[in-house]
Amino acid sequence: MDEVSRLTAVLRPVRAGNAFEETVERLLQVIKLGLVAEKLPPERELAAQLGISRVTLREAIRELQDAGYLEVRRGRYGGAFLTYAPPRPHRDDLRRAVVDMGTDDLSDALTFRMAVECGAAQVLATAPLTEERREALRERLREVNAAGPDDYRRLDTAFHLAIAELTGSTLLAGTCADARLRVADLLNAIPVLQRNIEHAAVQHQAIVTAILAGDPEAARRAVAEHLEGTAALLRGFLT
Amino acid sequence: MDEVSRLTAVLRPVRAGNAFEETVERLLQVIKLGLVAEKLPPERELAAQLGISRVTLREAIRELQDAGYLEVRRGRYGGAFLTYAPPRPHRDDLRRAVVDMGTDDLSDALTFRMAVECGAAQVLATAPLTEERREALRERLREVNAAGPDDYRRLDTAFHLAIAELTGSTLLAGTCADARLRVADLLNAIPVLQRNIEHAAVQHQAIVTAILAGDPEAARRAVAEHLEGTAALLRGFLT
DNA sequence: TTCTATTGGGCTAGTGTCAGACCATTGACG
DNA sequence: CGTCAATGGTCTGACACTAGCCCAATAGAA
Repeated sequence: MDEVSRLTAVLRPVRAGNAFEETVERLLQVIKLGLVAEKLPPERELAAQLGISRVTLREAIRELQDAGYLEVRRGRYGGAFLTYAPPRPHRDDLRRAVVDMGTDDLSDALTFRMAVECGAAQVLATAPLTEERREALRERLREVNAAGPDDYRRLDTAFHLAIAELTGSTLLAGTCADARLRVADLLNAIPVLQRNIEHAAVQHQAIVTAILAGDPEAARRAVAEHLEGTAALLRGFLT
Repeated sequence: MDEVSRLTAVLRPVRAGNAFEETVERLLQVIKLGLVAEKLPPERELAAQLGISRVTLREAIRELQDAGYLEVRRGRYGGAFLTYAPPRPHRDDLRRAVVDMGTDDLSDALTFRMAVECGAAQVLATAPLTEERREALRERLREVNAAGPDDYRRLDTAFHLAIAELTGSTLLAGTCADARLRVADLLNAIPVLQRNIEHAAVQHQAIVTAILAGDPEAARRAVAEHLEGTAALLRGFLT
């Protein structure tokens, strides 16, 4: 590997796009993942969290409003309300989503997610956990297991992100969220079958058990197996 | 975990700072890690790679020039030449570096690095590798082992980044580079002792062996042990 | 010596983004 | 029924950033 090759990873763009585009992307993913239930936080608050000005945020919200994801109401108790219900996946949606993303990007995103989520689980299993955190993890697991078909995706995401967040590393949590967001469209296009939910439940249990037992090897393996399921399914569309 | 808590990871700032600051930071880290040997790429090329305008890049270079890291020469065969030699770490440099960074940030960065580098190694061990890539990995290992005290840090970094890059995931490579950059100052402040180099060499060998053998468990464990060494040392300063 | 390709140096017009202030609307509550 | 606090809507002046262009310097080649 020559010097040039070593530099490609570190001399990459310092910013992905302009603030407006990035904001639209982020909000869209938050909405599609169902991480926000009813309405977005007030503009002033949200702009502060995203580190952008209200003007830019408003442009992004306007875009999403035009696209039919949001309905904005004025006055007290107003706000940007969600008018988006995740569509029932149709037969060809998945193939289309995969094609839209592109072979290289998909492969990249799946590899990224595998590495980051396995790493998070391993770290969490290594760290000493307070009873409070152990209980939080169990609680997330219970919620996924109790989820109906409509809530499943949302709570599954919450479960996986919780693993990263419980490590206490903001960087790691953000990276896991990012990895998950990159495959959000694809996951949404996969039909949620009862059989899959049951299979996932077993794997989720294995992950939690390994983490609570403080066994990083088992935690890593359990997450890898779990993610490999959907990864293999998606890779199947890469002809 | 309530809705607010779930959102903190995903509703984080869309950009870290302004383009100028981020560029200075990036270039500084590239320089300190010794990833660029003699001079930076031409301004036009570098600006394109970093996704910024030449004006902004030039401001950043100017800053580094004033700080004594670069010497800029005009004309053909000119450019921004490095005038920086990593200082011999002094007794209190490490303590100061740790204090400068702050307890929470250090802990965050170490956790982050542990997760992504272990994840990368695991993924690489799982993937089928061409002979070319296997050889590239061996070559990086040979280079570290052959390094003198002055080159050691640089080639050690190159070795670790190579693991991520060989996975073929741009996202993962970038994230590992980022993780490494965050602890660069600290690593530079640790004296390079012959004993440590020998110990690291054994661990590096174990990592490569596990990856080439296609054993993700062993790869993960080897990287974890390796990183835990410096992590424990640094955490020791967190009184 | 003269020429020339490559590189940094500098300028300008236009667009993106920001902070902060003020206005308009709304629904709950007294 | 009026008040008021919370929220979206709008404006302005300032600064950051960009693309593109041309100039200036330099070292090697002819």
